[in-house]
Amino acid sequence: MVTITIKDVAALAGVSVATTSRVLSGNPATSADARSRVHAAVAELDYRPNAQARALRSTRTHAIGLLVPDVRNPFFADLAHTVEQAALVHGFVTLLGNANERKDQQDRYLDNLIARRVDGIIVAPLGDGSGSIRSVVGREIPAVFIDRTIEGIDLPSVTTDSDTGIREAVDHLAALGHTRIGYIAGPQSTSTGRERYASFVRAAGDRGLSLDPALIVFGDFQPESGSAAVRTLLALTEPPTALLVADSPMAFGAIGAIQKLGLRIGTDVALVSFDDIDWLALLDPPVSVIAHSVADMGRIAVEMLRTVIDGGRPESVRLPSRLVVRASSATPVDPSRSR
Amino acid sequence: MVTITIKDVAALAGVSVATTSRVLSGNPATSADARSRVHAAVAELDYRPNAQARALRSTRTHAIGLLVPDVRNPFFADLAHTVEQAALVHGFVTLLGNANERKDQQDRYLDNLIARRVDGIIVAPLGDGSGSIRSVVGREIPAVFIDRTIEGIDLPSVTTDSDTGIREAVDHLAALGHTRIGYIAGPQSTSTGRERYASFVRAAGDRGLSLDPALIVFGDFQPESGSAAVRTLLALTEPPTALLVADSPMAFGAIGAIQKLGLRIGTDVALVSFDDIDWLALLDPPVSVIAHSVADMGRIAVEMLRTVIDGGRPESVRLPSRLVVRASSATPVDPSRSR
DNA sequence: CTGAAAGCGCTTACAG
DNA sequence: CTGAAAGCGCTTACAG
Repeated sequence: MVTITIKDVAALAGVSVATTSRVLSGNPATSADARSRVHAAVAELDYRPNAQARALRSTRTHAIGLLVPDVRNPFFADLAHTVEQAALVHGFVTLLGNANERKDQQDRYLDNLIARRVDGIIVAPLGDGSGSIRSVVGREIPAVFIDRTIEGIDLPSVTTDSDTGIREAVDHLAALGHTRIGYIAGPQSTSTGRERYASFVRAAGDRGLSLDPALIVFGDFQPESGSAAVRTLLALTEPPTALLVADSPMAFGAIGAIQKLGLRIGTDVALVSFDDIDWLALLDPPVSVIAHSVADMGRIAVEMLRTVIDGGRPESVRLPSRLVVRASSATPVDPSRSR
Repeated sequence: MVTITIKDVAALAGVSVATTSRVLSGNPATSADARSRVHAAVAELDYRPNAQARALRSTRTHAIGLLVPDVRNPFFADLAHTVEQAALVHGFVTLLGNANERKDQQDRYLDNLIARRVDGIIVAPLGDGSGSIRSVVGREIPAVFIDRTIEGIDLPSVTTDSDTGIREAVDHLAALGHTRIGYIAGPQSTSTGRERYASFVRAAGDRGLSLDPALIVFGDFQPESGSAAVRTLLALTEPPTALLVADSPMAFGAIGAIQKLGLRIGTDVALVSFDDIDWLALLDPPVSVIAHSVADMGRIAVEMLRTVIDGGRPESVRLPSRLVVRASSATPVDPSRSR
């Protein structure tokens, strides 16, 4: 590798390293002559300051870390995109890490972000409050939670209030005559998995729907668990007539499994998925979803992190969720079938 | 932020900074006593070495950069996942950048990766050979191209040979009686956009199919351009009976537009998309695709980059593509409609 | 096996 | 406005 340092630039420009550094950092205490000579030398050598060395002195890296549990989940891919674009506006470059829904990988990326001394971290966490997340808090590294939180870890967060959307979905399904709704839950090791589950139980209870434990299957937010859940639920003696799925990858698996059974969503079994992922609207029939705003979430997280970096203490934000009805849940229950 | 340095550890352990550093780096020239005392101090202080300072001396960061044009494109989200997992196995952490299909953002991330002195860069580039990619080559920073290349920039690459898959698709459509195939092309500023376009023209010409220029619309690899292309193509006096789309985001837009026109893929208009994206198989009818292996591509890119980092000069690799026929292109052309 | 010292590439008071 | 010097947090020959 060819290495060009500030010394090379200084030598070519015929000024000291100190002056070169001042020109480079826009320090006004420089002469026009020095400026032009340094800039010429920089251009000629294609000089790039070593960010490591710079950060070592100035303790600012102008980088933030974003840790998502699964880049292949379109919700998090979208989130990565919005966070990154919002950060760029404020001069931060985003280092994206993918925990792959695994605690050890999350810790590994967290360690790495700490070691790289990013200016702040936005994390959609998994697991409990053990491991490296504790170090982040202990070192008072600016950090905010996005989408998910960890109980007992006191960090500002921007999350979705699942209650409204899930209640709307349950009410909607109940109005169509569904009394047995199957719920494909997310992992209870995640805050979103727990919250959505609690929202469902509460809403179904309030509506007087069946709370038969067999109607609830716990998945891991990944497609295969959605397929498995469908196979389990539809094999029940009294199968559910509607399904509520806690995220889109599991919905993907669930829909595939339903098709494989020769059944059709909407008519044979109603289906509503959390997360308003674009291709869900393209299916036939289009899938009803509980939508929440990825764009708001990303933008707000970046704002909050900037506040923390500047020494502030922002309030946590809860974003609303709401039901978007499509054909996958528009058919009333056939009275001859139910019961 | 709380800052703990190697000095704090050394002081607590009662040894010198040099010894502490040796223990930390696994240097065998250390006593068992020193090791245990240092490890105890590290644990007690939750010490994390400053990666910046470390890299400044050792010129190895154990980080690689991966620059993709669009994280929201499932193909690149999958690619990010496989690259990152493969890199992790070899002890590299992956810094993911998203160029958002924009040259200025690509340059910005590239500059940042250079400044951070990553050990190597894997990039799916866009644009010509100007800008920061030239600096990467000029500094001899280990780098490989993935999926896309740039003409005139001599870097090892792992790409897909579009010829085989597109030829199979064209032959398949021709065998069903299609003579006018509409082609929704990718941007000609990308190598994949150009290659797939050339493959199509060659295959269609060889089969004696119409090469009416009106049948070819250039998109930008994003959904909206797919929709626009469909509106243009299906409004022709002699519309195509089949569509070949150069990537899945455009296919997404195209399918949405077709549905909005009240038409059905497969029966009203055949459709084949490049990229084997999971939800394309879930649509009704399932969409035929030209598949290529994301897993192989990611794994090979990491292998190649490791070779370059170790001073080698790996051969570029071309991966095959092949047609996967599904119902969106299984219906023969209705003779009463064609012509 | 261990420590003192130099140095990686920068920035920033301190003098002038 | 400019330069010499110290120092950021590490690693690594160099002596011992």
